[in-house]
Order: sequence, then structure tokens, then C-alpha cells
Amino acid sequence: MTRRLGAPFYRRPVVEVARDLVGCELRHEETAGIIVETEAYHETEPACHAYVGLTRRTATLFGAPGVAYVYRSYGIHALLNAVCEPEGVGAAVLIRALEPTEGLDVMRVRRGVGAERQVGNRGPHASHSDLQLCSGPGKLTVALGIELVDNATSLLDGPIRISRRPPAWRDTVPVADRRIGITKAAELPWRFTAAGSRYVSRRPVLA
DNA sequence: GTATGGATCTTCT
DNA sequence: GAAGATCCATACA
Repeated sequence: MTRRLGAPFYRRPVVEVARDLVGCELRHEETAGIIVETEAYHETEPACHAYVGLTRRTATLFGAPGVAYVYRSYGIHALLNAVCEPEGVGAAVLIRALEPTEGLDVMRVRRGVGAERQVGNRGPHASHSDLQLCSGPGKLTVALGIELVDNATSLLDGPIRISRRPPAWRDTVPVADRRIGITKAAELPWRFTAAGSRYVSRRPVLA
């Protein structure tokens, strides 16, 4: 069993944390997966919620590092972030995709993809639908059972656990690319994906 | 394969 | 009242 990442890991520059989170394990209740896609957000650029300053919504972002920032997107999806940088700096890493490793049955039920909807195996290891269980920030929170009530809970000793890379992922190479799904400052190369992973929400454009 | 629109809620103006 | 760090179904090529 790998151990959780500590506060010093999250207190660093947010882009470094985003890169280093690729290959780490995310766990909630009986479900878990390896992080294969992240994005960094910082108060100095307009795509970040903290750009507008300290409000009730963004208070978590400006708080202590190592805390979960969960908010509702487009009225439907809960998105999970890890608060970074020292307290007082508004920055966080959005967890965008996982490669599921444990509790796949529970994930399929939560996501509403029963066996009858599976299209069949497209590869030697995973079915088409399993590849898409956590291939997006709104999907993985459903699959892991993470909701708005988890906002502001600690990643250091709370219900959501993020642990350092398991041995099999020790040599994972994160690839930098443009951020996606946003209209402001999307050109920043602050999205990181695990090289070659089939579980990301979108393959990187850059080499 | 790409393109489009609807669902739905929290926050801030 | 409008905007938004999304997902899915549907339509068409």
C-alpha cells in the first residue's frame, strides 16, 4: 500500500504539482484509479476561478494546500481539484482523467454503464466502456462517488486519498499540452497526460 | 468520423 | 439574468 502525498507536495508551484500528480493513485471509498490527466490553474490567469479574487466560492482555493476543491460545472458535473501553493495563493490542479484500477463494478453502476451496454472488447485489456469510465473530469467524480459535500475536505487525512505513484507507474512520463474545455488562456501548456495512456479524455496535440 | 444542442445548478453581477 | 474547467444523444457526412 502506497502512502498519501503530504502537505509539502502540494505547497509547491501548481504546474509542478500537476505534472507530478500524473501516475499517482486517487482513491475514494472502495474505488481507485491512476491519475492520467491533470490541468493546472493559477490566480494570475483568467481561466482560474481564483482570478476574480477571494469570494465565498473561491475561499477553498486560497486556503491551505492539500485540500480538495470540488465545484459544480455546467450545472451538472462535480469537478475535483487539489489545492496547491502556500496558503493565501489561489491555485489548484484539476484531475481530468483516471485509469480505473479498483472497484470497476461499482464504477459501472454509478456511471450507468451496465454490462448490457458494453460494446465489446476493443483491445486486449479493457472494454470500450471501461476506457471511458473515468475519461473526463465529470465522469471520474461520478465513478468514484465524489460530490460537492467533499469540497474543502483534506486530501491528507480526509475521505479522498491521493497516494504517490505505485511501482508500475514510477517511470511514467507526463506530456505537456494546451488546456481544453475553457475559453480563456487555453494556450498555456498546463495540461499533463500520461504518455501513451488510452484512458485520457483527449490525446495531446503536441509531441 | 465531426457538429450541434440540451440538461441543469452554483455563483456572482 | 448570464456564464460556465462537461457529457451525452442525435443528426449528418
